[in-house]
Amino acid sequence: MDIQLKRGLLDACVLAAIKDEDSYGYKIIKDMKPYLDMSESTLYTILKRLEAAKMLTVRTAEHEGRLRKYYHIEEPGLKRIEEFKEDWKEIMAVYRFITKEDDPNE
Amino acid sequence: MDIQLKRGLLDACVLAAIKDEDSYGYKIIKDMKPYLDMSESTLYTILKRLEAAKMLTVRTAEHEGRLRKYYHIEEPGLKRIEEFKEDWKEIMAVYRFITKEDDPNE
DNA sequence: GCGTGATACATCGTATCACGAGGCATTAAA
DNA sequence: TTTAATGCCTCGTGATACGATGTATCACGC
Repeated sequence: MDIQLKRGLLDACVLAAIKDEDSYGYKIIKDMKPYLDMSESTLYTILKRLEAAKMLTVRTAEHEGRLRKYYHIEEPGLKRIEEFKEDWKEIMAVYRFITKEDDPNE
Repeated sequence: MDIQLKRGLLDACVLAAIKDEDSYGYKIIKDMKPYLDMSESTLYTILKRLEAAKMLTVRTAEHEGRLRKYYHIEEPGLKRIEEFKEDWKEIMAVYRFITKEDDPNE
């Protein structure tokens, strides 16, 4: 799959993965795997970025002797997902331009 | 609009713009404008890249005293558009993961 | 004749960012 | 005791979109 095509989905995808329930890095990757293959280094980079942007908060917890960092989505993160949905309308318009397919709804 | 989201569309979009008829830089930008705002520097970078990848060929012509470089799509370019369409199926699966929308077809 | 905007091309430097390669530690299975 | 799974992290590199900037022609208004 074209890397460039994935780029725009990554942030929103990570946020979606923790939207309904707090999760941690290792699990997020496994949950996304069927849809999107993301390397660990990429995920942790993104998690740092989203934290810096206040879109999520982190809580460290011990689980069976191993460290886990649980990520919790915050208001700006939810807003980010909504913005993604808005942007998607424009993306679909571009998609139609590329594929020359007509949209009966517009 | 999120820049990252646009990235994967750029190459395919430029190829689509010259698919039916040879075109030149300035016109390509104007044609895409309603769908996608691309800066000139970005376009010329992309055209160079696509040329290097043999996806298109260039022909220089003079038009009313001004230079014009017409771009013509080649077989690999057409193939690239088809690959884009294939990739899009995966992209839509990711989109559904993000928006939690169910697809009745799968 | 002179400025301005449209037409048309190009280059360079910068910032962003995904990812591979590596590293560290624990637990369980082989 | 080696391997795989779990769980985290950093660093360097390459790709790349874009703003800034530059060059040149033509048409138009003043």
